[in-house]
Amino acid sequence: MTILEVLHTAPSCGTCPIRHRAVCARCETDELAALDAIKFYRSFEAGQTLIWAGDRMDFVASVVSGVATLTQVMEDGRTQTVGLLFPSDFVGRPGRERAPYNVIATTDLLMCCFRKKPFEELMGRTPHIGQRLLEMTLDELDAAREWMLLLGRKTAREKIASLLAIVGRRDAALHLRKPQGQMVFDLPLTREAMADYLGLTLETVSRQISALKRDGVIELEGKRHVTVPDYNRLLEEAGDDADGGFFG
Amino acid sequence: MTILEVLHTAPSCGTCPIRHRAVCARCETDELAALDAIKFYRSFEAGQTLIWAGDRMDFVASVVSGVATLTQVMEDGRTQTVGLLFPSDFVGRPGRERAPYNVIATTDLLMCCFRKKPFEELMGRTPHIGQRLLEMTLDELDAAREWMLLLGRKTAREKIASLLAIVGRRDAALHLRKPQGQMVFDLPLTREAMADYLGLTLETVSRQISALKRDGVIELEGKRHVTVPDYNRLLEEAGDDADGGFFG
DNA sequence: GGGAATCCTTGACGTAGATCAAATCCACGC
DNA sequence: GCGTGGATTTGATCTACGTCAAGGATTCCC
Repeated sequence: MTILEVLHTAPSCGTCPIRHRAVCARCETDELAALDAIKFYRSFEAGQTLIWAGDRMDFVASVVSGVATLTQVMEDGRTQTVGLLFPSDFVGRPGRERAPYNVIATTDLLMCCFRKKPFEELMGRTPHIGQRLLEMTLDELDAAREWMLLLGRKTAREKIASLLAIVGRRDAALHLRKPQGQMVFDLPLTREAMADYLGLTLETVSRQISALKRDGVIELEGKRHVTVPDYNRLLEEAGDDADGGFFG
Repeated sequence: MTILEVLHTAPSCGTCPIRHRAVCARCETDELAALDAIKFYRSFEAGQTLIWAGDRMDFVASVVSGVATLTQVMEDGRTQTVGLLFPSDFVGRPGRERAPYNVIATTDLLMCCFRKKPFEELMGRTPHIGQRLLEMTLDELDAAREWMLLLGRKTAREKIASLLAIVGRRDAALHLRKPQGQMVFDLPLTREAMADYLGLTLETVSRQISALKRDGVIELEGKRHVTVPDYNRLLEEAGDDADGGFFG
């Protein structure tokens, strides 16, 4: 996907030249100019670790295109991914010195970064940036708690279905709607990265994907390209008592 | 524990008559008066459900004394606790209509509640309340992500040790320090509530507690009263590469 | 085209923790 | 003191998922 596509499809704020829903949905023109003055872009390749846990972070950033993970590693190597970052998602905590997690690009990735010090000053002058950050953080907290239910109580099959549903939903938001609850997308994660996010092994991930394919819940073309013929069926498999409200 | 003890030991803001770290650490006297005007207390018994997921919530609140859980339940009854609330913790999201989780008192509980509408208005006039809320939410997000590592990758024994370490740390903050890394506290949770928080069954919880006792990591008096002779040993069992920095 | 590096799939088998089923403990009311 | 009911412990067995191992598929580079 090109940057232009993101600019075209991401939720935008009208006047903002970079259109970060993250920070500028309610920005005035002069605030946008201030943001522009402290921003810079960085791009990364799939597989690259952008930030190591414990690193000093002198910027905050939002994802322009691509997907990244937030990952924790125990001393003995056990790995758990604690967050997925899609375009428009925000990384970094104002007021924090050091990164708490590894941030890893799982696809080619473009980030829009803001130097932390001036960003914090701008926050001080511009209350709605802080408000927006609070909203986003609360949303992330909800997502983390939903994932806790998945990690603690769902079966391997339900976990895979849940992940596919979420990736599809986030990805499809960037594309035109397909007819009749159908959904088509590319998995932005390797089997191993999926396993680390779901608290499984990559073998179990592979087996369950094969099973969902055998049962007609999904279709696969290659290893990454997924077609979901019936999104509601997928949600049932995910064990969500949730809405299913994506395709109304 | 009495309310007076909480008032005495909880982080306080000096001038605040109710001493909620949650909302008033930086409040001016007139702001405290405004908070006082919209607050009311509610008390609950152990086991009571304060709020059902989906209920309309017309207040936000902070815990004065006791412990509560935030719990998600799937259609088929599988249950996952996604948060533990100790004294000074905050519940409720400004700008949200309905509760996303069941809130259950696991001990007798006293809450200090603020009517939501006026609380939001006060937030609008008083930026540091929003800032404080952002900080607290970010802390909760960190805690949720640490718990994701636990749920996804830790063994049953490590899960139990982690829970004991956290409960001990929170509880001990309210009491005088014991000599030489020793720690004494009462578990505020039944075995079943522990299981729901750890993604285990109550039988496994019971077995692992017995094992930790047999191995001398903890001592038990009755079912609830725990003595940890060596906190660092407990942290090792928890598999945390963390500091261990509670008893410096 | 070949080989080699990744990534993925599939099979055989082992095990941590779940499930099912009794006890046992303990607080509380009478 | 005595029964009653919930909470907990413990044992026996089962199973979903992990572990180990052996191929495929795809891409990239020479």
